[in-house]
Amino acid sequence: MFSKACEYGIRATIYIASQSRKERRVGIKEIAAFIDSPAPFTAKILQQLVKNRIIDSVKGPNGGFEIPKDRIFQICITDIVRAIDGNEIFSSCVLGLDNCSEAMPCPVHAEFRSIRAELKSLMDNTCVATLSEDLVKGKSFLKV
Amino acid sequence: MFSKACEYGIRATIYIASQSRKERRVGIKEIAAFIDSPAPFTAKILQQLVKNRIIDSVKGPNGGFEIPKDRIFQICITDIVRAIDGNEIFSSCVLGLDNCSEAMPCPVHAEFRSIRAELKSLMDNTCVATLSEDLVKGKSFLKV
DNA sequence: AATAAAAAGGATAAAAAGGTCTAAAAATCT
DNA sequence: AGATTTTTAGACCTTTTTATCCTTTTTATT
Ligand code: FES
Ligand code: FES
Repeated sequence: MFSKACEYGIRATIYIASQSRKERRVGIKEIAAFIDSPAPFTAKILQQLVKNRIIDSVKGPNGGFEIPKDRIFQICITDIVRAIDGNEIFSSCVLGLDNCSEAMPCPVHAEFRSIRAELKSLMDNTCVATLSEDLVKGKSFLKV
Repeated sequence: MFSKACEYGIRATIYIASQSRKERRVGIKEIAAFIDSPAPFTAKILQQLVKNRIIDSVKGPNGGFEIPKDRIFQICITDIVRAIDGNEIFSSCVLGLDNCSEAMPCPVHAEFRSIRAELKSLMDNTCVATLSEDLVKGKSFLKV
């Protein structure tokens, strides 16, 4: 469904959010350890998220990654996925045709139409605040 | 969502089904041309489908690929996906955790639970007969 | 029996995804 | 100012996916 990079990106963002709620900035090593991902690769992905204004970074001692509190409520899964995997999952044909359209639909187009819309709406409406809340409460996990 | 191999596999199966309805056996070159896929790669994928008893193959002159008529109504998308991509899409964690379970759910587990069930049921209930019907009627397409 | 047509099998190549490493840049602290 | 900590940037490596090619096997036809 998502690329590995995107999976790590979502997990990292949720962890950063959970710590930003407590006014804690976190470094790449801590993030990678907590979400159980390869640190250098994860660093690359976080750079993309910084460029896309999903998360903020601060260099130097006591630096790290953080998300301003208000933005935690604004960032949805869609934003993260778009920043890393692009728009493909939402717009491209399930069977790999060059264009997905009502005019030249593939055989499964109609069948997948509503489920894709639901997926989109789910991802649009699920914000990082909600996701990090369960994590803080110990009701959800980011590794194993 | 699916691998390229799986996309080609589904498209090829639908085309073979559309021709088997007319008692026509089709060769790899014809299939690849019709679904606009690389022929040698598609041939490899069809071998997997033969091994998994999704389609039948006949060697020698006038040979090719076909699907017994009754089986056209039994094969669902799930069968093809399982044969090529395996069970991952149905059972593995959306965020890439080692196990997807209710006991140790990732932060998006609950959100994705119902949509994944819907996806599964959709794929279970969509048979190749239905998909090839639209194609025969010119209502759906397998390339461009 | 010989020939030709078609899939099956195996070896190889190219491209993309996934992952590592090191040096540079920026910021803080002493 | 210098040392230290941390992100950033880019080059590099490895594995997996995608794709090609050539040989072998099977089967129908002549
Ligand atoms: S054309 Fe295939 S999903 Fe729309
Ligand atoms: S644990 Fe992540 S989807 Fe179930």
